[in-house]
Amino acid sequence: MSLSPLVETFVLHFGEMGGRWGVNRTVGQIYALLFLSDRPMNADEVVEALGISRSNVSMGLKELESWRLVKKKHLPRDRRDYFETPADVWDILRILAEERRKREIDPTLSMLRDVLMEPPATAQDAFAQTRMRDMHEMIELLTDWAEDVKRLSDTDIRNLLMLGSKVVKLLQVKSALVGMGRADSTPSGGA
Amino acid sequence: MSLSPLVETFVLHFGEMGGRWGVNRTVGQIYALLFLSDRPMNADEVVEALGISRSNVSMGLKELESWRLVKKKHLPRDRRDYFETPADVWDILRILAEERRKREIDPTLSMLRDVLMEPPATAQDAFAQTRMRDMHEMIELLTDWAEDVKRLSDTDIRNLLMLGSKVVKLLQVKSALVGMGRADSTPSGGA
DNA sequence: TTGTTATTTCAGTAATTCCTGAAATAACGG
DNA sequence: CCGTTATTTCAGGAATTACTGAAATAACAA
Repeated sequence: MSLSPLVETFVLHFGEMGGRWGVNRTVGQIYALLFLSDRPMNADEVVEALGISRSNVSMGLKELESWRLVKKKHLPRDRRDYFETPADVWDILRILAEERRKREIDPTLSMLRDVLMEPPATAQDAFAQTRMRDMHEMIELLTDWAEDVKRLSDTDIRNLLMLGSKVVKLLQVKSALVGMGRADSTPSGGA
Repeated sequence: MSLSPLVETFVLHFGEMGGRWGVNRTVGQIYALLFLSDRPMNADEVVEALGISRSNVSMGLKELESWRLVKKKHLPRDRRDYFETPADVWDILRILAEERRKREIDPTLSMLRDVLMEPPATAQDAFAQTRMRDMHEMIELLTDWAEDVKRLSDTDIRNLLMLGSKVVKLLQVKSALVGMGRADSTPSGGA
């Protein structure tokens, strides 16, 4: 691995983190490398930078493409494939959220809906279903919210985050002024 | 594995999901089993329910305790350890967020701060640092926000989520009324 | 077509992770 | 103390996952 110490630190760290996020070390490293690069890189450059086999790089890039975390790019007089990551970190977050939703959340929600349809055979099963119902409700709230926030501009998201839980206070004031007991009764909705 | 079909479906699903979340299949299964149980279970009952070795259960429970996702409980005339999960799904979410922050986010932030201190040796390094700075800023915004929201009551969180991005509209109205250009200038703060 | 370069696939192996049974430790009651 | 029961540790083996080199495929130029 022939990288500046700065880049190497970051790349190695993301290699480790990859493991905890369901991708293997080299996939994490490839992603980190491309993220820090100021220009698209081709597969051989990745091989050279990380000291792993050409075939491994090919597989890693393919996986990252399936996550939409890297995109192919072509340079004018060059037949080789070049790769780059989205530049904006908020875009990256959006993409990651969408992909994880598709791969983990949606199948889980669907599985929960299925088992919640079943008539409980025992008291145990009935109890299990109440827990599953709670979980289903929570996940649905979270994903609907995420879907909603996703459409905001970067700056709107930043403002929203910076406000944090102060929003709640604000809502309470609003409810008081308008004279409603609750903050809002219609869940989710357009941007 | 001798479980009702209902529970079995859920347990197997969480076993699979475990892999994507940095814990192994059996740890996911043990957690799922305890989550659905209407009473604390001891290790032998888990062995019986999941058909895995006693030692494996011991290790799995230990890992789940380290995540604070299960707690030991003792029954009156019984020397054995019993285990249960927090009942409230929002608590579970809070705990999960805290633990993942401690294990993944904080070390990443610390590593980013370190490399951002280094004077860049090359133009490449300088560019890499701008990317790292973006990432650092985003992660910090997100974690401060999460820290802030964590302190809210379940119902406040639910209201906040149900509002979704409508909050932004509301803020714009508020800014207009009060005559400020921005929503708020002091990031984070108490509940 | 043929030759050249780029990329992917995949069988075999290396490396890692997971699981088990056996042994050690601990926590009691008598 | 001893005997019993509960739990943990851990070395070794089983299972899984990751990686490589070689061969196949693809994409092009001449």
